[in-house]
Amino acid sequence: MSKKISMAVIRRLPKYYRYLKELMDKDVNRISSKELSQIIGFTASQIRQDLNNFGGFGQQGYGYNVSELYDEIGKILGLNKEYNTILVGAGNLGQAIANYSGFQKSGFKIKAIFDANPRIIGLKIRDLEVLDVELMEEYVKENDIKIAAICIPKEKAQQVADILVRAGIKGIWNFAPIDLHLPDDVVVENVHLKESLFTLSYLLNENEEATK
Amino acid sequence: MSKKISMAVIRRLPKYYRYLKELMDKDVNRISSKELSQIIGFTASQIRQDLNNFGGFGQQGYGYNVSELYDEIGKILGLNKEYNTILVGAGNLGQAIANYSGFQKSGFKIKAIFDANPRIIGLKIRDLEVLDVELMEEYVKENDIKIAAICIPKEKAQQVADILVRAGIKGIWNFAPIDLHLPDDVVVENVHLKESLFTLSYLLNENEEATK
DNA sequence: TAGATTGTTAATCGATTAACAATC
DNA sequence: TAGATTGTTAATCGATTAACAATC
Repeated sequence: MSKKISMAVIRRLPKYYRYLKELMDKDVNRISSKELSQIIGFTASQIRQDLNNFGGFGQQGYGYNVSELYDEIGKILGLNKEYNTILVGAGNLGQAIANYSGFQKSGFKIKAIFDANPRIIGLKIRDLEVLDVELMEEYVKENDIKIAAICIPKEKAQQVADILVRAGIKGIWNFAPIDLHLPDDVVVENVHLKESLFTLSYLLNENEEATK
Repeated sequence: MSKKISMAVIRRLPKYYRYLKELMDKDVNRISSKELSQIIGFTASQIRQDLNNFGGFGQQGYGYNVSELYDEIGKILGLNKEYNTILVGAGNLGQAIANYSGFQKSGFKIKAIFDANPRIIGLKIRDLEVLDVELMEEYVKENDIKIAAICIPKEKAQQVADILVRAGIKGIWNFAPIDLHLPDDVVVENVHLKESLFTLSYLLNENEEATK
């Protein structure tokens, strides 16, 4: 088995991907780790180390081919694949997620939307009618659903996650403010907005102290 | 000046805060670092190290008083204060943010909402009418606005940030998929949803490989 | 070929974990 | 007092940075 990649490296990959896209849009087709370091803010050394976890994408004396590297990182991130996705919880945040076309474009196809609230069930979001969450387990089993985005109250999140796992889901994008307990073969990525805001609050205070 | 706290520690604080709240809700009023480590998933040693960055909140032979520690961490995070906040960009995501009462409860009071789109300007969200973004700079200056949440397209994000900085904002909660360039006395916390989703995608693929 | 820049090893730095004396 | 658990120092581990030989 290949060497385990650290989370620190993994979380930098999408940022490389984003900056490389920008360079492509500017018709830059070649970049050195030093140049990239100046625009992305990591050290050149770190950039080379990061990339070499996955392969030798550069060329001595030349640097990296931008579009080639972009494609390679896309593949490493699995963005060349498509994933059948569902959304659970169609409140304000859920609707925002469903309406953002960027996710669909990146290969995360929302196939169905579920909610428990009778006032939301039946609502049309994009071209999808919100379904009763009671139908979720069956739907996931029968439609090869790989990912679920869950935007529901924390009280229900673990219970819904358990059902999803039972139905064969492989990844959960969790917006509920709770740490889910899941088997090892199911991955989770949390978006804890409140924690993010609290971090901002801390930094704000720290900065105030510093400038006193 | 006191020792610089690392981002790793800072990002754990909101999680301590969340778990301590849960313990309070369960009427647990005393906890040892060992017990806490079992429910939160950090080592007991790390918990003690983290907390001792800010003070000796525990007592030998006893552990920590839950509600006391909760309050202390709240203070460290600056959650005992209130911040006048504005929201810029009232699209799907912006509306979701505006409608989430949890932020208001934590002291981040949304005083005004701005957008550039004539079809959104005038719309009512909660009890606030969406204002023309042209009015933003003046509003921030005159109403002691400290924080702005920005949920706008990446093309406009830096420009809006520059105006906000000029108007005296101190913190930006940035949902636009871009790294803002800001002066040192303005703090930023990014919520890059696409990067989060891409991370999930990576983990999903990595997991598939592992189970092959 | 000479110059540039990678890939990779070694050195440094910082964060986490372990250990234990202090003390409630 | 004896037992429990902190606060804190020391040891370990892992991530970042520096250096440089390899090579385009």
